[in-house]
Amino acid sequence: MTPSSFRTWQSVQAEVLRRIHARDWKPGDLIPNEADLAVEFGCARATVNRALRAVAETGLLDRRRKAGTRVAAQPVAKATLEIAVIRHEVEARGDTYDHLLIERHYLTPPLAISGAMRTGSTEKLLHVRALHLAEGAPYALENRWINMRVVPEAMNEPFDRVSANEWLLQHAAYTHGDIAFSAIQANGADADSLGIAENSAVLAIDRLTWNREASVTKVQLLFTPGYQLRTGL
Amino acid sequence: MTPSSFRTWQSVQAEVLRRIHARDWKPGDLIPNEADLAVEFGCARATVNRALRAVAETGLLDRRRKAGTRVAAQPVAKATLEIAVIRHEVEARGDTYDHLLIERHYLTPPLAISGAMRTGSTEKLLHVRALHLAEGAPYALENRWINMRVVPEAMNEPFDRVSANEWLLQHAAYTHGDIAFSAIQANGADADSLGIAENSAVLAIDRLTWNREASVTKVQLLFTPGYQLRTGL
DNA sequence: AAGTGGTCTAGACCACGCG
DNA sequence: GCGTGGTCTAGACCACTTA
Repeated sequence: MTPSSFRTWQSVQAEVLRRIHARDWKPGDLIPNEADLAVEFGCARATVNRALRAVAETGLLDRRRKAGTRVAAQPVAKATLEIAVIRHEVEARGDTYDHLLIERHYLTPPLAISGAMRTGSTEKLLHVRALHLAEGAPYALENRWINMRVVPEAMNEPFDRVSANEWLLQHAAYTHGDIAFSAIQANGADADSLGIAENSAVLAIDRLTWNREASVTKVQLLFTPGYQLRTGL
Repeated sequence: MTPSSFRTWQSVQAEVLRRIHARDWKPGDLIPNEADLAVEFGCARATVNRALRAVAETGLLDRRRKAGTRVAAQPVAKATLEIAVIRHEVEARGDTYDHLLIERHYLTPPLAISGAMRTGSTEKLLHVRALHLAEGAPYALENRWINMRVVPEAMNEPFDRVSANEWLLQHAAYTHGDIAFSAIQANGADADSLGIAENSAVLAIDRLTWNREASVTKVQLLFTPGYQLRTGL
């Protein structure tokens, strides 16, 4: 058994993936421990650790102390979606970007909003509706509520030139948040803004972000029909 | 300056995140290099490296050799969706799972399919349509094409008890793939299978997986209205 | 009790890419 | 050219978990 020279963690990772794909190591199998693999590969255990950890992050390996490392029986595919500023998303496609503020009000939100954002039921929030355009055509409709207690500077922002989408990313950090993807039928007002038929199926992205215990902003983005969110596996 | 004792990479990461959220380090700022931070934190450079790498993976830091590490000006949110076997997804919600095979044929696919899968235009593929149920109610409709040149064993699988969704994960490894999320209006047949009104908005997940140069399977999942794909940020 | 992965260290060399 | 992050090493100790 000549210790083949796998000197980088990437090459170790590639060899591990090769063995999984070639079914040398089958789903459910226990694979050798790090120390043994390090000897076999002719590298330090830390290098093997780095490689196995990377593969485990993709869901192809299950690792547990003492129990060892197993090939996942039913790997959970992990699709990472990169949600960028919409302007960048549009420009990355080579399209010209434009932004149109539809309305901007400071008012008491519906209970569904104040409830989700955990703001007082009578507390006013900044409400912004805006349209993002690609090549002059509607691309996405943004419907946003901003917690002025957390981002008071937003009160002075018109959001006509720079979108709330973009301004908030630079001026309001968040510690965590939730995001949900769903399909909904566009209602009259939304369909009108997007220039589509009422009840058309549109992809909706709902985000709610927090800074510690306080909600920062709640936003819904509706994308024009045909829009696809893509990524690799 | 007493080197506060940050002994684990997680604690270093927490401190780095704290400084970003507290805007000690603002968007666009260059932060100290690893060696300096290691001295300040009283730990090894490798520990700082591990922490900064983890933060960079979330998109909050941009790291480049020689140029150093900067706080991202416009962080790209990364949402990782875990696409599990549908049975597990349903059971994880505490619901009972059932599976209903609708049809299973070995036939020449439409050109759109053979084109995407890069199979010969006259080459037959296995086509499977099936319904996944939660608590007896339709949950998702699966429409799948399987490359028999890559997974010939599938020919002997009835897919009536074990879904193609589940069987393939155990018996056909893939090296890479694409996934797309979109909103579409259910056509007559699909709406019928799902027990919903025609033209209802449904969330569609389209996946195409490959084993090296050969396509393994192409599948579309249509989820009943109201379904949300959720994750944290 | 013991085996496994998880992590830290101190030092070293390297590759990239600004200036 | 040279500073920065990227990585490898050898050794060590620890934490968790299972047998």
